[in-house]
Amino acid sequence: MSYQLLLDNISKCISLPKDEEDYFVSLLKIKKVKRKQFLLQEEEVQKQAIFVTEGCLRGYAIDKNGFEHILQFAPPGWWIADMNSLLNQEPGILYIDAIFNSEVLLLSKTDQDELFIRIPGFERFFRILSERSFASYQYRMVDSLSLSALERYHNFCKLYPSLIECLPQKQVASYIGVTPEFLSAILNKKISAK
Amino acid sequence: MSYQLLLDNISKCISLPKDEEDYFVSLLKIKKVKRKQFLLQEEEVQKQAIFVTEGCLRGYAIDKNGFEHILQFAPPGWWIADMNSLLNQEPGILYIDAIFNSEVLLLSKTDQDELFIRIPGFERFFRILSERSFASYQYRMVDSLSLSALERYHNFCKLYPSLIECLPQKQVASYIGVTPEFLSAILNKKISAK
DNA sequence: CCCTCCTCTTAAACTATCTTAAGATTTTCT
DNA sequence: AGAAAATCTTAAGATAGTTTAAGAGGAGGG
Repeated sequence: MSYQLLLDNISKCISLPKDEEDYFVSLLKIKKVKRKQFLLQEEEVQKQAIFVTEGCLRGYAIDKNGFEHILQFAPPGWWIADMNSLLNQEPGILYIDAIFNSEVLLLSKTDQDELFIRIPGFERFFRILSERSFASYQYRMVDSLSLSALERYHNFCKLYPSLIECLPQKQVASYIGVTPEFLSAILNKKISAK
Repeated sequence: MSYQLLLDNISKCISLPKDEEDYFVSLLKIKKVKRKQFLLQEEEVQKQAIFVTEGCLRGYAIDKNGFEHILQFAPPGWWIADMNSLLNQEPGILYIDAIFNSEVLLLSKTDQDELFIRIPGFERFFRILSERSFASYQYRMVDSLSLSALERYHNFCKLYPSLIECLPQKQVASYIGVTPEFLSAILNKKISAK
């Protein structure tokens, strides 16, 4: 049951015979992750790609003053990883932990490399996945360069309507790159100005 | 001669028989681009992926107040595109133009799709390319969330030592996300403080 | 070669965002 | 349920970065 979401996503890009699907599933490890439990910490090497089936994870960095900066949320159906660490198998800079009790599928780097050789269709699947991630980071970077905090907040609401309801406002502030106090201030100022 | 840089890059990821290489090269169009000439403007659809062989291009957005925000520089050996526009063949938000007189290779979206079917090795090549771009945007986004303007400037110098010498300071300011006046101020303040 | 345009610098006034702090409220853990 | 921890709000004072303006120097185009 846990695999269905991922298999559905894959079948939107490529068609897999049953035996290849079974082989792929055999490479995945199911893992339950409790709220606040880490899947990765700074300086560790990201050994597996992570696919979320239940709950929600987050990826963030901690700056030299100890402040968290959330780079990504990963609700069900999303992949998450310190991509540079995963690709080059070198120490990363991200922390990944669970916001709610969650369930994830893990695909190790070595199994993934093997998968590309045995089933070239996965080469295509992960190409498409990477292209889309790349494209969305490109636009997010433009937003970060050209929009105000309030505009970035509205963007976030449009892009992740389901997340905005269940996330503490503090974490949304961290994602859009402002302090929780400032986000609170601009949101409440807006209402009274209206 | 124009193709050599690209073919060398490709051969670092995959090995291509001569006939496949010839087929690939037959899909490429060479184009000379004069300083300030556009290859893409906002609202246009990105029909081709662009590979730079000489000179330097830049990709940028213009905000509602008319200010430019440079997302990427593309010296020789780099690809550049409004990735979302290229992928989905819908209107984009980026401008792409030449900083110096340049030469580029163009690979159209339709030819690229055809290429993936005829030569699966290119599926791998572009997967790796996208993964790396994705990884570097991830880290750049972390920098943008957690570093000061001066730190982002130093990062830029480390990452693009060759660019820093030939780019007007104004464009570096635009890339790191500050006004040219402010970059000038922090750079000169630093010297006198020392 | 000259003129124009672009770039760099400096400085003062302004604005967005941060810091600190404290109280009120909500959520989590036992 | 009750204690402990995290979150949200508000406000005052501080800082990073912007705006505007003006002058000097450099580079590109005819």
